[in-house]
Amino acid sequence: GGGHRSRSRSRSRDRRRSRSRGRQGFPVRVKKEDESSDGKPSKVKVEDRAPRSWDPSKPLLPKLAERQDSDWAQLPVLEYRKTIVDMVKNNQVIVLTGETGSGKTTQIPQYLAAECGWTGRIGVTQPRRVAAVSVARRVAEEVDCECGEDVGYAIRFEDVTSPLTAIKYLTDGIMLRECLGDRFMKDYSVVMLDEAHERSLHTDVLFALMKEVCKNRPEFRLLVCSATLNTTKFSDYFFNCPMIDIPGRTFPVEIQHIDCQRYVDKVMELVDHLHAEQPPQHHILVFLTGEDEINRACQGIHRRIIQRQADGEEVCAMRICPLHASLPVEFYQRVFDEPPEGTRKLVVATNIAETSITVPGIKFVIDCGAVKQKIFNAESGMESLNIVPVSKPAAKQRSGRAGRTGPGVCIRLYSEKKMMKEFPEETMAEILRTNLSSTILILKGMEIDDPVNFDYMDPPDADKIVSGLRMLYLLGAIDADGKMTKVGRDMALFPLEPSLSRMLLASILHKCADEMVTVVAMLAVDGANVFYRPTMKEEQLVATAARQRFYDPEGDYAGLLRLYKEWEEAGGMRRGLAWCKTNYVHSRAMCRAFDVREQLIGIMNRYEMPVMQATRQSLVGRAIAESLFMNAARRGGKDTYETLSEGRMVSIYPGSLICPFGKDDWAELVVCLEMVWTSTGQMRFVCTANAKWIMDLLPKINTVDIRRLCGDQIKIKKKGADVGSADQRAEEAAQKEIKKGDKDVSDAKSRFLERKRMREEKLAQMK
DNA sequence: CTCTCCCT
Repeated sequence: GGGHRSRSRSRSRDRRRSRSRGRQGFPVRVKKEDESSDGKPSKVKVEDRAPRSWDPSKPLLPKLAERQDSDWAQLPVLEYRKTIVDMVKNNQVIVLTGETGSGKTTQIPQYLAAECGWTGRIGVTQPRRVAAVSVARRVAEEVDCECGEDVGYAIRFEDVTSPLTAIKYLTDGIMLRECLGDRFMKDYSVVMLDEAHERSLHTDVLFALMKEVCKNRPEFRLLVCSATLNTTKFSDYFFNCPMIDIPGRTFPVEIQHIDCQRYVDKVMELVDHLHAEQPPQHHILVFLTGEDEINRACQGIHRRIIQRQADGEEVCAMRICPLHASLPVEFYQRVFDEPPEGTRKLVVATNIAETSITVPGIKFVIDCGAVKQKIFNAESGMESLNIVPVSKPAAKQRSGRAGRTGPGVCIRLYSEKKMMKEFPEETMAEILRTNLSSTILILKGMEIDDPVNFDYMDPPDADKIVSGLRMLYLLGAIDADGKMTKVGRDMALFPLEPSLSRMLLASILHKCADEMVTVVAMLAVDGANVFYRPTMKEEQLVATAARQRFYDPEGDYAGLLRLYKEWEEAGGMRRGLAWCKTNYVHSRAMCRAFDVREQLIGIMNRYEMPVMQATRQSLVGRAIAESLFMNAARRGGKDTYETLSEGRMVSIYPGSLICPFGKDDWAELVVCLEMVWTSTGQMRFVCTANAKWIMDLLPKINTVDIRRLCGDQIKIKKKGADVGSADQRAEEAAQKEIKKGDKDVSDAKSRFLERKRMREEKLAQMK
């Protein structure tokens, strides 16, 4: 799929969800029938139409049953229509493999709706929001209905479905949340898990949940769709189900391998060469691993073209488009637009162009063969970003991008031998690489208590599961025996990481939820990255100065709060764009934070959790410190810290907004949201803590009994935390804080505030 | 002295 991220059209979805709770104490989504599905008045009023009388003897969408063969979209999959329908009728699960362009995602649900009588919907999951929306719109057009009637979609913030909806496209994350309300998915007769080969975290969890549904509902049907390769693995996992392969419709791509050491340099050389030799309508797409490489390549290529022009050569114009997720939205459009006659388009992208964004008119693909991958290390509790070889299917996917509109060429910057030997056969499933606390909490929410013996297609390492359980225990979501607590149940209500849910709940007790919900919303949209870094060196200085206005010794939360408030005062959702530009802040991130904030407040209102404004800001800091005490660290050297739990040396993430009160006057004790391993351990989202706030909580770190947490399900080789030391380190930190004296700190604080006031006055005078 | 990419 391709296209743009669409802005959400409605932000009040939560209001119309039912207040009732399901059996397990979780919300059941019930939409009132008198309301349109997308928040706007729909052209066909739902109440004017007879409610669907689900009749197993009649097709799900009778109007499709009248279609002639020539009425169907002429795609490769059409040839298999009867075969597929028969297979689904006769088998509970089938695995479908099909390359891009086969039409399986759009056509198969229609085939089933035309011929099969069922009592529930057909649900089709997608790993990406844009794909769910664009596919649903296209299918609605083919079915000749308004999107939200016979065909609809559901993504976060946008539920464009009605009780009539027979074919529903949804993100895998939404499907997982729906499972939390009803484990047996009784709303659906058929579920199709699309893009299964991508092995996204949510799809992997759904694999196991859908197997359970199959065992409990004989009439239920499951389709698992994957690009080719490794399909027997899917079939083996799904009860040895039958498989079918559908050919795609793409153009041939010629593959060339060039072995090289420094691929960024090679990219510059190759693009320069192609640009001189090839006609300008042959556009080029380059895959690199990150922003740095992309900027370097773009600048190098630009220099070479200038050089050729200076040498008096006749070279055509080139439009150079860097493409990665942290670019502001305006840049994306340049990627889709066809440049003027005689101008070549060059797109230098991360793997965002592998699946999420389809660039039209590409003749040449240059693939560096590497990708940045986030890996969670359970032993250190840190995650890191590593550059690793792409998988063989991913390399194929990249080369395929050259054959969308005509025959193409893919130049791979690695030898064939290296590919065969070093590239993995499949992309490592996300569930094997990620922090599992969130997943385990969802499972516990479904009364699946044993995350160790869960039916994973690829079981994660035991130490990762243990690490997730330990985190949940320290957050108070589960008790010492691994049973979900009241706090855990409340945490699972929020579409957030467990640590963020915990902060929100803590803020309710400290009567500062109005502030915390802003902080949490900012963090939920990649809070560390709301600032935009320009490419040009001089501009970077301006950007840094703009960011410094939000520095605050209390911690990142205080800076983020000021940032959000300023944005709102500057016009927020509707008129905040100019403010974002001058402050080098991502407008996209801010708007998303607004949406998340609204959604969270909606949930809190529904469960009658008081959203109060803090009488003083430090209450927010206290709620954060109490939630994240397991990530506390005391000051070690000048600006280094030592974790209380394990005595590990860490530093503050350079993009943090925390700052010392005075020169060198760094906080003695801090907590952070997460630790990231780069060249050193780094704390992200840092908050100043008072030793008194967390003293009583710290001993809990040493009470973790892994065997009990797992319900004796696991053989543990890992030793517990260094017993006793956490308390001792905390005690020392507290002593140091006391010795330093409250007076010194408060003096420094008032000096800081005075300086800040002066700066702001000066700024106000300038305006 | 830092930022692959998705998603509730």
